[in-house]
Amino acid sequence: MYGLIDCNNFFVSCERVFNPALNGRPVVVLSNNDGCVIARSNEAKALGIPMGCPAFQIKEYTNPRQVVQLSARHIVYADLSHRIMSIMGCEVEGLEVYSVDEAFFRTPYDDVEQNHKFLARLVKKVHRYVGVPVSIGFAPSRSLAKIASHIAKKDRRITDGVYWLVRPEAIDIILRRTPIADVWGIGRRLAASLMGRGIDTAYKFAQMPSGLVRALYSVTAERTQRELRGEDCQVVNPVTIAHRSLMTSRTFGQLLTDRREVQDAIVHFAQSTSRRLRDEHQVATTVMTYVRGDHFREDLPYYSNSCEMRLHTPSSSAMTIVHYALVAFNAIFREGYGYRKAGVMVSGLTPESGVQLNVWDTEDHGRQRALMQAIDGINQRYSAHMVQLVPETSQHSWAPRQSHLAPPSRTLRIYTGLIDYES
DNA sequence: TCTGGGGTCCTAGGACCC
DNA sequence: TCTGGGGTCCTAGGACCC
Repeated sequence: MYGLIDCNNFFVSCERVFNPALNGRPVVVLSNNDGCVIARSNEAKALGIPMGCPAFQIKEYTNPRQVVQLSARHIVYADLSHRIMSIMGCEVEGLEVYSVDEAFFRTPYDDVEQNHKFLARLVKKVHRYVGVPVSIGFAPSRSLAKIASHIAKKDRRITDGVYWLVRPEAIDIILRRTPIADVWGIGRRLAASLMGRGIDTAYKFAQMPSGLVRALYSVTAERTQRELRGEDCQVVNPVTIAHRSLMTSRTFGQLLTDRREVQDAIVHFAQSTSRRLRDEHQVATTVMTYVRGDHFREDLPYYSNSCEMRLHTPSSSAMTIVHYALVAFNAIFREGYGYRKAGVMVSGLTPESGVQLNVWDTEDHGRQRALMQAIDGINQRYSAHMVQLVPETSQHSWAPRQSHLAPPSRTLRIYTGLIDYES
């Protein structure tokens, strides 16, 4: 059987770890640029503030001053996530970290009651060690475990944070109550189409002839259907498996028209992407740069474009990635437009150990690698920006707004040790 | 005034091959 | 007038996820 551990209101819960005064209050965490709501406390949910709500629309639901709004601190969330996943990794087999706040795993026992007891203890342990409340669901398939974990989270009668869906009769009852749009893998498009056919619950979807689902939609939809029937066939690509592509992109804090300012952002994104590539010991075969105007400004001409460059030899060197990102940038940048967002993506990733050198390639890859290692070492030891290969201007005119940052928590003593977030 | 970022997989269609 | 069949690979775009 599969279990799913899911952190409750994760980003808000993380903020509460550092500031218990937030407990019991409506709290939302805002995306980059303080743009949209990306996490809500139960109190904020009760006020009707929807997920993804633009921050300036909060006033449509309640007096915005009643709501604590916080700029996201993803480094902090990643750290707490790592702690939770480490605990889980020690306790269960086959942990598949699916996202920053979720992981699937194999339940340790055949017996349902034994699993339940074990997992309830685990929920308590994670809360005690990390301070983040979690819920666990378990079932014969991942999709059903997902539904079970939602119930564990939402139903207040479930006090130990664990819910299981195992008996066929119980699964039927729950699926009849599950709206089709709530099923994992059924998005807006598919839900609308299914509703049009009168399929409005997970149960009705599970009862459809498989051939029909396959013919009307896709193999993905068919897999989802089989999962609801308790068959294990969802292909999960846990983040522990190497990435196939990496991207760094930002919406700028303001509209930029100056070429140098946008270019500065591109250099920054390319360096950051190459750094992540090296952290993963992977190399890229293509580098893509894209730029975009502001599609909310109907009074301005809109322009967006992207350009992909193929590398002679796969690389993770900042010099190479920045170089190609800039070549691509120069190919797509147009004067006379305003730019609101840009990004650099690398793809065609392969392990760095297997790189084949191109005969025509004259670059000295050995020396580049040694240089990058030295720079990464210094930056790791001192500060992330101690040594930079390509100078960036000191004013990041593209920098996103973050006006609701919580005060830095100097140190936090937690059961397992000391975290220092100052850097 | 203000609207995120980072991923994966699937499919259709074109290019190309024999 | 006649103008096959089948396969692979690549890419762009769509749908979905958190």
